[in-house]
Amino acid sequence: MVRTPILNVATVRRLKAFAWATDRQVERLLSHMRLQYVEKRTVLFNEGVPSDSLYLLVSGVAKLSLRSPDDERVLVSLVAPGELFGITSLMPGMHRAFRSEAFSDCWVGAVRPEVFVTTLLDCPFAEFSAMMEGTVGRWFALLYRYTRFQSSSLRQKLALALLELAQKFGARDARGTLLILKLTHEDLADLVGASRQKVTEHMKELERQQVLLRDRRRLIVHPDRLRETAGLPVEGK
Amino acid sequence: MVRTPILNVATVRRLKAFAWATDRQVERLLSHMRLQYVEKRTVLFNEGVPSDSLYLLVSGVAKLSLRSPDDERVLVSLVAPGELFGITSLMPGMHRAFRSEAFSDCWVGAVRPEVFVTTLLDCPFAEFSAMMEGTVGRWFALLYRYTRFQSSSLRQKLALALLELAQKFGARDARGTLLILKLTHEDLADLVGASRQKVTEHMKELERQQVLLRDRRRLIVHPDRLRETAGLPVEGK
DNA sequence: GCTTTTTTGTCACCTGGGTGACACATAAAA
DNA sequence: TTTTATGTGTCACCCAGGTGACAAAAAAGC
Repeated sequence: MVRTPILNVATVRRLKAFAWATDRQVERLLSHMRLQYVEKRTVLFNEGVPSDSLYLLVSGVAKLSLRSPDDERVLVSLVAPGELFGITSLMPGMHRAFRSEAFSDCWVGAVRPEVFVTTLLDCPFAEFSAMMEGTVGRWFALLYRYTRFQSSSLRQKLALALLELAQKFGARDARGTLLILKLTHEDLADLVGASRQKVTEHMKELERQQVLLRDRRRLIVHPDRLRETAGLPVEGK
Repeated sequence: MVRTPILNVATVRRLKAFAWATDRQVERLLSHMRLQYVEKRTVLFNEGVPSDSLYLLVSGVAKLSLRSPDDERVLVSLVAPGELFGITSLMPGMHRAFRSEAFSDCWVGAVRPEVFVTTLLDCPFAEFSAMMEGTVGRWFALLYRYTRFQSSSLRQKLALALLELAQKFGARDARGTLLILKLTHEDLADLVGASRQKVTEHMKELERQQVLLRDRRRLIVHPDRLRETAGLPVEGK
């Protein structure tokens, strides 16, 4: 049978979690934490669902993963005891970026992000949350792109990179989305970690397939078609 | 000649920066911001140096990059006007993860992170900073690993992944660092985005080279030698 | 113990993408 | 305009790593 672990300040200290918080703060936080047992292979949350809880891994090993276009599983990270996970819940309205499941039998503590923030930091959740989004939100998006890169072909990586560029540097245009920067194939190659020559080949091919076109040295891309070649779900905006 | 741009609340709003902040807050922040012109190709900060400023890109395009073991440049991201960058300065004592340079001529605003936090969020910098580290610090480390993956061979990726695991799940042992989890080659393969077979081959090879050894189904790794095979600087602890 | 399932080790073969080389096009400099 | 530098397009060739297949070894069930 499974013994429920004791979760008190001493345990938290041993786990080296919340190292910066005072005993009093930790105590308050613990009083709001629901402890749950998660059996190996059980999914705690899936990618894409709204995120309303923040988790502390108390014991066992958790796993964060991602399903790639060709249905492979990318193992993004293994979570060790004492780590916080599910931090998308700290950003307003953000959905889970990864799936989380128990890699071994686990004990997990869950708190509402509002409680977490207001207990450990004395400032309103909404403000903190907006601040997080404004500062680290973009870095999170980067991580997301890189994890997707993992299981993609060069063509897909290019599409992914161009999509990101379109979001950042795109201007609406009669023919699609115009990228307002002069990029050489070499720049693109550095961005996706490939050779210049292959980038040239794939760019030509993408032009042929009408996914993008070139006006002088400016690119005009078609986001929906890029999505498709990148293997992302094409959202019917 | 270069015209100095006017940086006021209206400009900031147009850039869609600090969208969540009030006019009053933005005004105070701007009064502490030093505006500087950065010519194309100029390095604003290098990877590894202490980070004491937070930047707002006002105009132009900035570039974040990384030098890989074999001296290639990995282009991590292009920064668009309105974006904040140099956010390692928000975590205590953290050094720059990437190099930043002007991709085109830029105007950049710099603030001290303490001013940024205390102005936009009314809470002490030290607390906010500790909170950031405790929550997103690990995700930042992940991003760092993935950017390194970009230009690495499978062997290097494996070494990098095992190093991370050693940090999280390692226990000192007479023969090295013992990983306290049972990992199959397939798990490792998912972690580095490779096939199971090749992982088996490389693991055998790493055993032969005494970088790691196996006791039953537990791994014992030698961090320094892993560092070496990963192409990271071996720190003389 | 024995049986079944899961991992590991090792093939032979295929392919996506790296490399070097070089002609052509386009921009910038003079 | 001519010159020089910087990008682009396209080869032929090579290699790291993917794929499928199968036997041996370990674990897990029974």
